[in-house]
Amino acid sequence: MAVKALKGFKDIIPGEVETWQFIEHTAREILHSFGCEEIKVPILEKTKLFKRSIGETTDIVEKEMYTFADRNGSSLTMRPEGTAPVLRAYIENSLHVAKPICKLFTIGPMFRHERPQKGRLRQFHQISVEMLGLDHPRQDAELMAMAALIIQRLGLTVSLEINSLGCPKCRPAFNKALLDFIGTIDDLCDDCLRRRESNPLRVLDCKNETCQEHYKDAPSILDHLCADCDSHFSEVKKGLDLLEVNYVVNSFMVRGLDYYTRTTFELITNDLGSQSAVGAGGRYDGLVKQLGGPAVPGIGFGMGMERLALLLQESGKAPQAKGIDLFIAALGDAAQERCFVICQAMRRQGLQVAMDLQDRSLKNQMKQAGKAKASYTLIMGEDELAQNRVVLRNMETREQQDITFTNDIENWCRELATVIN
RNA sequence: GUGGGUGUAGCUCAGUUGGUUAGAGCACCUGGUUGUGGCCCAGGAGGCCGUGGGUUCGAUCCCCAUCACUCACCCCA
Repeated sequence: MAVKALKGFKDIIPGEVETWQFIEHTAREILHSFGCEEIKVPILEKTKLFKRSIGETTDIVEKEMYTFADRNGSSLTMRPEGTAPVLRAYIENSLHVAKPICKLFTIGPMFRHERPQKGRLRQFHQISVEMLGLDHPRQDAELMAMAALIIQRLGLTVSLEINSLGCPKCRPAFNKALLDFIGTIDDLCDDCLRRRESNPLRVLDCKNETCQEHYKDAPSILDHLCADCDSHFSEVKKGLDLLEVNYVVNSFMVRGLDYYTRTTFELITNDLGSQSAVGAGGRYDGLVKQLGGPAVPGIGFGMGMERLALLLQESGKAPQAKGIDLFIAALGDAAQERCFVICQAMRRQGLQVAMDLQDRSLKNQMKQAGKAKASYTLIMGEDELAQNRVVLRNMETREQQDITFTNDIENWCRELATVIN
């Protein structure tokens, strides 16, 4: 029995990888246009980094992390999200000194030991963006506008839901009001009973219908924001309006990580089964300091690349593999030998070139050229070889022309390359 | 961690009320065209019918177990 990949770990094979390249390319372009700079950070970190940032009692930390002992016994964890490692790097390299306002992004794999399902893997990939050093509400609006623009540029449609979770000043009061309210309900579902203890905010997210019926009257976090948070949220909404970004306020939206403050948001689709969020994020004003860095505010988000790729594929908007520039069909050993050299010289000209090395029939080689979606095919058989010429066939128009061959291969190929381009 | 569904060719799937050589489409190879791709036609190759056990004269089919995949819950990008 051959060895197979781990559960929840997937290969991205030729034919699929073009979609991923399209996503990355598009995202990078837009991120750069907003002044975001790419950073590459390790996949392995000390476990305590994630415990401190994500929260000791979150599901991610409690039961989903790939955590194991290193050979020297220290506890390591494969990153379950991108924010903590990027902030760690930001602090460790004192990036705030040169850039008081620092916009960073990273693209790569994350790991969570969950049961795989549609749009959810154990190794999954995120575009993770962090904007540090500014708590201006327009920064929030700009960040969300940027996320929306990436989606839009990919040709996809999602809706933006926003909320504010308040700050350490106003959240306790809301927590109490919420707990008091929940106390008045006597038929909570089992999940909500559990959530009441672990993270009361989450009950609002329950999918149970009878629970949702109760929560219609639940106190809203938005009614309990302190003056500062309230005005911040208003300014965020105004910023989105100014940039003409559509959104809906969803006061029930809660995030799974403990570090969020004030603005949170999700990019939602209905086309992915139960995994409706293709991107999500929020503000985390206390996090950098909590991780031992300067007291700078921050806001960020993660986008799930698997989910973007699925949406592109299912909507037929995934890019196709593009064809090569030239296929070389040579017949007979002498022509094969000459073409072997031409092939390499054409590649030096920067073209994508393929040739058959198995001396197959012309018919077969033409078939290969067709399959490779070659723009042109260069044909050299015994006749052409003897007469010092080649046949160049335009595969789309089927027009063929004779081209005289000269022994100055480098120059000859340069000429040929201009014909092809 | 919990529940449902599905395992037959590289892929997507038929099928056998339990019976001798298990099928199709796509993809692949060869030929029809002694040197010209896509369309068409013909042929070919490719299967321990997920694995182990049970029932039976006989199991790909029925039963049990197991593994894998998948969808959903939980949670989350």
